[in-house]
Amino acid sequence: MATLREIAELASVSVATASRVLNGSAEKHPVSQDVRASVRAAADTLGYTPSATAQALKQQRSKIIGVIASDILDPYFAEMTRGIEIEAAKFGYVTILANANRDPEQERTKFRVLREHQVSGIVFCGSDIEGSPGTAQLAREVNLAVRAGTRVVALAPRGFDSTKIVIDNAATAYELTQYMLSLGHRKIAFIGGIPGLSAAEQRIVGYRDAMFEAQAPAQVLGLTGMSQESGKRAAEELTASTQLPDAIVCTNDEVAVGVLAHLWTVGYKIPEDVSVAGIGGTRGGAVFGLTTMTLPLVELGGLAARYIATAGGSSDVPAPPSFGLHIGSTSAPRGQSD
Amino acid sequence: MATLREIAELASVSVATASRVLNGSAEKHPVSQDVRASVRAAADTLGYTPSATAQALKQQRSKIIGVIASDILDPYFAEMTRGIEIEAAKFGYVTILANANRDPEQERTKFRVLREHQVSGIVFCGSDIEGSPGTAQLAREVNLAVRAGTRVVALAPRGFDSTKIVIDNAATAYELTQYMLSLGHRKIAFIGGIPGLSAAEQRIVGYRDAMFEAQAPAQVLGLTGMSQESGKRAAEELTASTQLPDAIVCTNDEVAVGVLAHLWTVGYKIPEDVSVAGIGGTRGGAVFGLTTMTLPLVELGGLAARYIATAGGSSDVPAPPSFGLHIGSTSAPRGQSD
DNA sequence: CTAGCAATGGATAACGTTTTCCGTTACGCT
DNA sequence: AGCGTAACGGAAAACGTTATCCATTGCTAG
Repeated sequence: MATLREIAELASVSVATASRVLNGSAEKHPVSQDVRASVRAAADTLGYTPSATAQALKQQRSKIIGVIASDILDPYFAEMTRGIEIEAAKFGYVTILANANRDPEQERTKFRVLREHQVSGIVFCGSDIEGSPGTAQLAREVNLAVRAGTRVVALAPRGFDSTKIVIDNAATAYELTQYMLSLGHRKIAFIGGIPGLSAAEQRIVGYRDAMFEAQAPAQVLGLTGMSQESGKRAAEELTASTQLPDAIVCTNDEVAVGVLAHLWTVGYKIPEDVSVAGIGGTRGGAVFGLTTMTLPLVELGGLAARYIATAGGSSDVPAPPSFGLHIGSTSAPRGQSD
Repeated sequence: MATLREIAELASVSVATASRVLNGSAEKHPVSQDVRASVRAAADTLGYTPSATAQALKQQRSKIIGVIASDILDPYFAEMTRGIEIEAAKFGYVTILANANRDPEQERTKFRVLREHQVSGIVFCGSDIEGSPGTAQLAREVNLAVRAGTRVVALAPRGFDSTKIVIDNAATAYELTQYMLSLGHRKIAFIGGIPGLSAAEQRIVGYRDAMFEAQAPAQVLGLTGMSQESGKRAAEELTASTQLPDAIVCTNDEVAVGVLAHLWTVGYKIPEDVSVAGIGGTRGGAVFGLTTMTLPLVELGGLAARYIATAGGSSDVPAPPSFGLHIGSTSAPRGQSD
């Protein structure tokens, strides 16, 4: 690893000049063409790689964005982190990924580690799990950090004082349910969620609202998880009961895929026997023609990254882009026309 | 961010002592109990957070592991990166995640950026795409870095001189195909792959070998991709032809799920009409009861992380753990007993 | 003719650590 | 008594950058 000093020596200029040529500030402080050329030549022959570490130390900010994801294996969060990474790269930033495994305790330790690395900002992908012991503690720590100047942005409803970029979770479920109702379904069940997980709870609220307005009987199943497995289990429960609903709205695509998997293996036809829908619009549901509420996950991640990279330059808190319905295979209730 | 100097001042000791107390080397150079206590107290009241940046600069190595993943949305790589992160955390390391989007060009730029950040080592998740213009260039650059002392480990067959931790891809497909043959299937098709992607090509080799030995007719479809969508497309092609094979072996679980999705929507019964198997053992196939060759992805990632974190301390190049068959829903060919 | 300014380059002090090199003591041996 | 040595503590030099001051030159405006 050649250093700036070696370059300077070879080009017989000062390190200051070498720095100016190689790392940007040549406009603020002009350097003649000749010198530039010789410095660049020296850098080339020595194979200079700037030390991001030293730069970070000097400038008191590394070009690193810390990301704390609830569950990196969930396509929902994977998409978000991808969005963050792509946008971050455009600004010359890099992302440190920390997986919290849906555990507030881990979020806290990762948060601390990220701060040690002097990251420019920290993005939380995933919302609160209320009631969990670590949650309050985490909130306290984050608030302290925010007040101390650390840039934090949450990509989900969060109980701390950071910038938040959130879509209206209740609305997603509300609209999706309304769509199902508009097809003529009355018996619509809702599946999925984790107790205390605000995003999931909001979706249930949206579902209930839509059902209430339509004077249709609400049936909420679960709070048993957000995974494919949990969806499958819930579906088993559902098929064990006397009669299947006309349609099933799931808290996310993962759960929906799990539901699909069970119904399929049991022998039901989708969507003839029952319509299934998810929320998220992740790649996971694509091949199944899943009806889903498409969320701008990549864009959301991108906004967070941009917010941190530009130090909130342009608009202070960006407005989240909106979501849209992706209509896959759904059908009207049995007996009606498709 | 309180610094060591402030702590030292408050505790009225030297920074050297503060450093010794707070960051480890108290065994090498003893510090009395009293002083330790007062330093720790000072650190507590001031809320000291060590600057990983400064430490990295001083010690010439950051406790960061760089990860370059081919495609972070593919559960295969997601599992690996998760394994890396978990193990890295145990050693106090953190991982910088860079997504290459299956593009050698991007791998190269990310590799460079990672090096700028003085990472302790770099892990490549994903194998070569031969013939691609960037590949040779990347190899040259990586080899140079390796020779210069950068720790690089590849979690897949790679055309450069790094440490490699690879499972025998051909063997996975070979054993899986043999299993299918052992069930009595003769017409077994193979689906999936990307031209030039060595891991995928190895699997085809394994499949062909097994079929050849059994004197069964091989039918390889695709080299059209590794995604669910590509699996679906290939399955469409398959169902369009006159007759379906008895079984389908897919290059990975993603493709298998895509195949499943198509066969299902078209109305086939799995595994009664046709058996489908994948390779990877990722969570994606779990709810579908997919038969798959389970690969120790998390462990593989862990090994890579440990190798870098311990600077190859114990065993120089760890041997990869082996894989195993996960039997989901498969059946004997039609007409035979299950 | 000279003050003043743009253009160009260099010295050097940080940034927050770690670590090597030196003092002190105090103690156990010969 | 003399001395090696362990236990402790501090001073200060790095690590590779960037940024702030200065110094020099060559102009142009007054």
